[in-house]
Amino acid sequence: MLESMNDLGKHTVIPLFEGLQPNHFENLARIVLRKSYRRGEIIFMEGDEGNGFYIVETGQVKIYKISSEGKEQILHLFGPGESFGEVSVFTGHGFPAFAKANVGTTCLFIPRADFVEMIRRDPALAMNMLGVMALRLHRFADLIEDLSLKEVPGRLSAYLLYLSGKSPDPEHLELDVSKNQLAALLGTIPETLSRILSRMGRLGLIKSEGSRIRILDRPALQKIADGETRIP
Amino acid sequence: MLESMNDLGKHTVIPLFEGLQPNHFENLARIVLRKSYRRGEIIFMEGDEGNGFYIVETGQVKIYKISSEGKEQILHLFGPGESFGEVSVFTGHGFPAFAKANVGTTCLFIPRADFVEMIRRDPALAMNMLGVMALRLHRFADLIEDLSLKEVPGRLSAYLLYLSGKSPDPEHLELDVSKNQLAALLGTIPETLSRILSRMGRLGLIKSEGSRIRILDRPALQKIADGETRIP
DNA sequence: CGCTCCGTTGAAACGGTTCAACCCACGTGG
DNA sequence: CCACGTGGGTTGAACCGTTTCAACGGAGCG
Repeated sequence: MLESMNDLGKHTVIPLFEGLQPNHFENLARIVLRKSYRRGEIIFMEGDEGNGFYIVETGQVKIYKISSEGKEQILHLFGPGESFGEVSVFTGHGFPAFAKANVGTTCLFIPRADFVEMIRRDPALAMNMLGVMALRLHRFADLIEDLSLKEVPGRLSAYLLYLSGKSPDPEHLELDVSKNQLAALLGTIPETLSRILSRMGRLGLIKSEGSRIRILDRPALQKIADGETRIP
Repeated sequence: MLESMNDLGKHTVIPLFEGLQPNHFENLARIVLRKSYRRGEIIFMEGDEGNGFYIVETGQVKIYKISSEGKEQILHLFGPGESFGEVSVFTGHGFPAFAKANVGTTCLFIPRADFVEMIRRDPALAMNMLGVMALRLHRFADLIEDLSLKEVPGRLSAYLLYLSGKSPDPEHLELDVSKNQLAALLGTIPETLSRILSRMGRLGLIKSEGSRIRILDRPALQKIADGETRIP
């Protein structure tokens, strides 16, 4: 396990552990556990006691809420190097949402007590943790803005531009989730998403080919995302 | 200023500083500044550089986002003892929302650099900060759930029950904000809120008398909040 | 082949917003 | 003292985006 932690530290960017000293990794290596999950497997449920948190090693994890009628709202999608479930380490309230492996996934699990002890000793680790949580709060604030202040075309445009920003080729996007999942991420349903995608295609803003999307008119998308234009 | 910090520490619960030692307060007292704001005055704008954060001493502060058409979504309402703007201390991204004094308000301002230095030295303070931010993330997750998974009657019911939970008399509530503000908090508009309040009144669930609301049928409200019942 | 899952399309229904009018309490100034 | 304007709150009718329900096509797979 020690080697794998070093591997992780060397090859994958883990914001939580950025800039830590080698001896930190040795300490971490002593306490982490590796867990693996099959596609669709639930990692934890809302309300479960949070006795530790996770770091994605490979695969993808979906954090989501679910209504009494079964509609789901995705809060986060996490990939390799990202951590989730940390919140519950510091609140006694249990996990605030569900976590599920979207594909076959392996995670590192860090038990609560050990980690709290590490953090208590080490201000640098605490600072990293504060940075990660601050960033997450920032994202939540943006998500709330999107969900409550924009209509679906606006949210979709914002998401496409966001994807474009972190894609190797900013014009050619590859959706990392199914369109059903994308709908849940945008707080809507597959039918609505489908309609809006085809509308945007008809207007020449994008070209949607399965899970690949080409961006044709970025300025127009930007205006829709900002709520300056409505979609005809 | 030193005395006021000690006052604050002794008489008001500040989650951020809970359980700290007297010498911490002495250090804090050396770096804080007191600022006051008139009713309606803006404390910071979205995007402003965050070179410090605030603790409400007296009054009430509203944290909110605003759409291009002017519709506002309230993210938080903070009263005495609560802190806001801490996120920006750890992200270089500026404030993620607006802050405005809802009434005449005084705040303590803690400059970024000094506080980071304090935290770096003191794991206990860092742990408190992590707890506060974790709690806030938890609340955000709930807010997102409310906004995207529940309809307005559900959100309103949840809010009324929440108020009931922290009211001296659980049956007789006093709204701490105007109904216009409450609408913004629930992610809707005053008209809709007014209609739903009167519907609930007609059904005998509540009795709304200006800013005072009596809860008559808590179980029914609970079912609406949970999405188990729809409102006729 | 028949099954399921995903995505798409159409028509009807719904919840919420928009727009407009109105009431009432309150403060101001003639 | 009353006329007047103002802001918060309420109500009604039309409108709009989204969801719902239903049906269908295609891809993948036993």
